[in-house]
Amino acid sequence: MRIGELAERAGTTAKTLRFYEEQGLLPPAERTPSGYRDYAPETAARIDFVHRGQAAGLTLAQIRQILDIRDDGAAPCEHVRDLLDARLAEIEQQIAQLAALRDTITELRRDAAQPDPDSCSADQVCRYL
Amino acid sequence: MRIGELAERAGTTAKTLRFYEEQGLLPPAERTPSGYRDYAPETAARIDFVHRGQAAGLTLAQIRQILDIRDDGAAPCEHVRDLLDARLAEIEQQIAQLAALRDTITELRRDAAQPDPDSCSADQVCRYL
DNA sequence: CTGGACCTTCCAGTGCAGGGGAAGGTCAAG
DNA sequence: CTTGACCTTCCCCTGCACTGGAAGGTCCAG
Repeated sequence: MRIGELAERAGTTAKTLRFYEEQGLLPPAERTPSGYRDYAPETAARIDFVHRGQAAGLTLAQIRQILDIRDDGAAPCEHVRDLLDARLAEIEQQIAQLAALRDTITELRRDAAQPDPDSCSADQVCRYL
Repeated sequence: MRIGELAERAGTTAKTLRFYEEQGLLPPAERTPSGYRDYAPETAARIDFVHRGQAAGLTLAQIRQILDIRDDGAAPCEHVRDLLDARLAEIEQQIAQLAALRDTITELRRDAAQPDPDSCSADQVCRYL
């Protein structure tokens, strides 16, 4: 199977698949005599896994770690759990930061509800910020 | 005042101030005969404004818009309100997306709580993802 | 007059996940 | 035989806000 067909099957682009190979997410593809990449159908499952990892908020580098463990013949379950735990902690923190920012902006916005241009001195640029 | 002193007063670096000038956040600085940038003390207030804008989650490009309005002699209050509203909407959306991702990962993580390496087939890489 | 602290410009890189497009090779249909 | 679709490698670009470093100029104290 050539790269375009695999890309379509996996719901991505040829460009992205070459990028994945370069990043070590896909093993160097077999080549036809003329140099075209030639993929086994199972490769689609690997790309699906990459997509599932992305949907779980993992970076390509993290997904690659999992694939490397699998390619070594081991089960990556434990590492997957650690990554999910770490990602979860990050997300909680991001949510907390965004919530704090939301509160800050909400307050600023409330103060700015009744604009009074004259009370904004030029040297502080805008008194609502 | 030279760039290093201003940077220290404003709690940033000389490098960053040159970058701000390049990005149009600071007007081109006066120069001493030898070519050093020479700042009026009021410049610190402008940098403080940039910091307040960043604390409100605005991008430098957005902060620049506000400064440009102010530099045109107008009061940027209205534009500030619009920017805050837009930022607020973005943040709400980001929080919602992160919350959804958190739920997804929490579920994945729960399934992965009792790892069973043998049930992970190599072709799906990891059955928990 | 020398050393060190400061300044100048310019180029390049960071992280993330690709996308754009050039220049050229290959393959099957008409 | 040519056209068009597909493939190859290559390098640069995106957004965001800086940061690092090289090569050289300036200024002040000792």
